Amino acid sequence: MEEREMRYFVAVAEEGNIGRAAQRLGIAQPPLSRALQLMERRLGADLLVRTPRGVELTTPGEVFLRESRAALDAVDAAERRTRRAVERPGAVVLAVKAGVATELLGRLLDAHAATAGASPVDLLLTEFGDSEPALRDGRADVALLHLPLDGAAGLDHVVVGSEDLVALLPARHPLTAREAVTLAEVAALPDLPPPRWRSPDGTVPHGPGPLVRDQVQLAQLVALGRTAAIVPRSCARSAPTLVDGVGRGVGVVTVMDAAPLTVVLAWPGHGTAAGVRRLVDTAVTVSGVDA
Amino acid sequence: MEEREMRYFVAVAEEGNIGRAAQRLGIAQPPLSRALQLMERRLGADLLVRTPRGVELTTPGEVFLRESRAALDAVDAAERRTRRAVERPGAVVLAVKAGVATELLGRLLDAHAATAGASPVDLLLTEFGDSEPALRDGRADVALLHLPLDGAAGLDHVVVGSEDLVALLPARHPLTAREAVTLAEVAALPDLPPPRWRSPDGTVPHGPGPLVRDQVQLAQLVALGRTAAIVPRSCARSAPTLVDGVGRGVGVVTVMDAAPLTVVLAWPGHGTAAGVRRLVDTAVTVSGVDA
DNA sequence: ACCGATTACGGGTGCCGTAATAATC
DNA sequence: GATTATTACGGCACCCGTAATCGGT
Repeated sequence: MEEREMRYFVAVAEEGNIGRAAQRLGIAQPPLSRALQLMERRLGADLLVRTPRGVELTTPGEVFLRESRAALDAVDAAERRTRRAVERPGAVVLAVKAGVATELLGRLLDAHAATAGASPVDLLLTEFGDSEPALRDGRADVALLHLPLDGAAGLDHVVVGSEDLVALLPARHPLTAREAVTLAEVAALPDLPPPRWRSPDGTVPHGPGPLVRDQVQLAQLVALGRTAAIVPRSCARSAPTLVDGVGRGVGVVTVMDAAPLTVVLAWPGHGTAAGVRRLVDTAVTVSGVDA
Repeated sequence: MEEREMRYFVAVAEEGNIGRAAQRLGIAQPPLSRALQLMERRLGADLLVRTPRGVELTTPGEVFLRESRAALDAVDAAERRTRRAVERPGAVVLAVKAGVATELLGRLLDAHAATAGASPVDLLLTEFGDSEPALRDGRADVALLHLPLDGAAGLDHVVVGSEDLVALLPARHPLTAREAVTLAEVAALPDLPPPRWRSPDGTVPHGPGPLVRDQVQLAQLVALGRTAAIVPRSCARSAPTLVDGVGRGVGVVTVMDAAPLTVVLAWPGHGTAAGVRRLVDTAVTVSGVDA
């Protein structure tokens, strides 16, 4: 089972159709079809069931898809991290979702910079759910994330802080006059349905709310009275200023009954580089908490 | 950077010598030498420094070695887990170091077997430090391990119990008359130096103690008055019976000042199969503790 | 009859092995 | 001079693409 075959299989599994997968891979169907058959013959079992409409995964196929993705990420990570070691020796890439835990991040970076022999830290600003994948495929070495980690992540982490949740509401909405609101109150606003985010796997949930890609869109939609959202407080801080020019505003109200989010510094556990270790050590001393 | 090249590079890094690596890989030196050069040209940096005696790693080379090992493990894991999914559908392989946490393991397996629709659990008995590698390269899906995990493992885990440490001493040694001993007392026995285990990476620590491979050897060496060892209590239970035929005996004494070992059920975090989830859930309910 | 997948066949890339060369102790 | 790594060259395997065939709706 070699790398090329795994890339082929993942493409086929994702497209559900050999022809489209071949197109995506930039090859013709026949070699792809043959490669799949060869893999199945070697395994002695089918990975795909051929339907008139395309292909579907068997149970072993699902296992192979999951494992192949992990393996291909690891392969890509090897090349990326090596290239980075060449181009920026000793540097550590820290992935952060834009706007999250800003002050915490600032403290961490300051403390790290004050460390003797501190390695340079490059920031990778990721969109929505992309910090964890970045860690896995080697674009980043360490990341600031919220618990819980998506899907039993297999990442080592230390807790570095927590932050509570707030509701973003149109500025003139009655609830903005309140000191605090509950999750239920926000959810019970039929004319302000919750926004929908694109999942990491590309699917989008159904619902009446607007589809948003980033914080700016969200802030604008809130200001325009199209949605209300629950976000970490550090994200809310920038929201009102983002829409200054719109002429309307965003109200920020504390959510009283939501458990605070735990912020962690996470990294792929296998064989950790010295630079990451030092950054983690700094984070532990800064936060005063440990894993 | 493809899989074949990574295997080449790992072999060279481990052998420290292109010729020997080629031999181990079953190819001739020239293609290996060329493959390495090609990789270095693509990266635009040296991975190896050529010495008259062989080769040594550069800093990027060390990064690439670490990442390549992880990637190759993941690639191997993909094939192994898929094959297992074909040959034993639904089965979960649990890795255990022979003799560890026996009663805990028994309770876990019994409880799991009593679960409705329980998947079959195959046991993989590993030697010394091999449970974690087995998890990484796909020989196992889940493992019983002691904390701390070796080298920031990147494994998810739940705590399932703990066990204290005991000293194994020759049966007629004066200390065996005691109710309990301290670590310092056992370490201070010059004629009973601690045994040396082969590390997972193949190196062996220096010291006066005998080199042991497994529990049987250890028990025999203790019975013969050549060493004294600190082991988890569950390992000690079998030791006296292992050397029954030797004519001498092994004494087991509680170590009072050693922190109990935490026993965890661990699994590779990325994309966990349903069977593993169910086993973990069972473990959580059995132990009544969580991560 | 169309879409999707598979078999058949020819061409080319690229990897490997043997042999010869260079460099260092 | 022995060991180790590199260059030169020829052969072969493997993979791909085009074209034709099979199967189902």
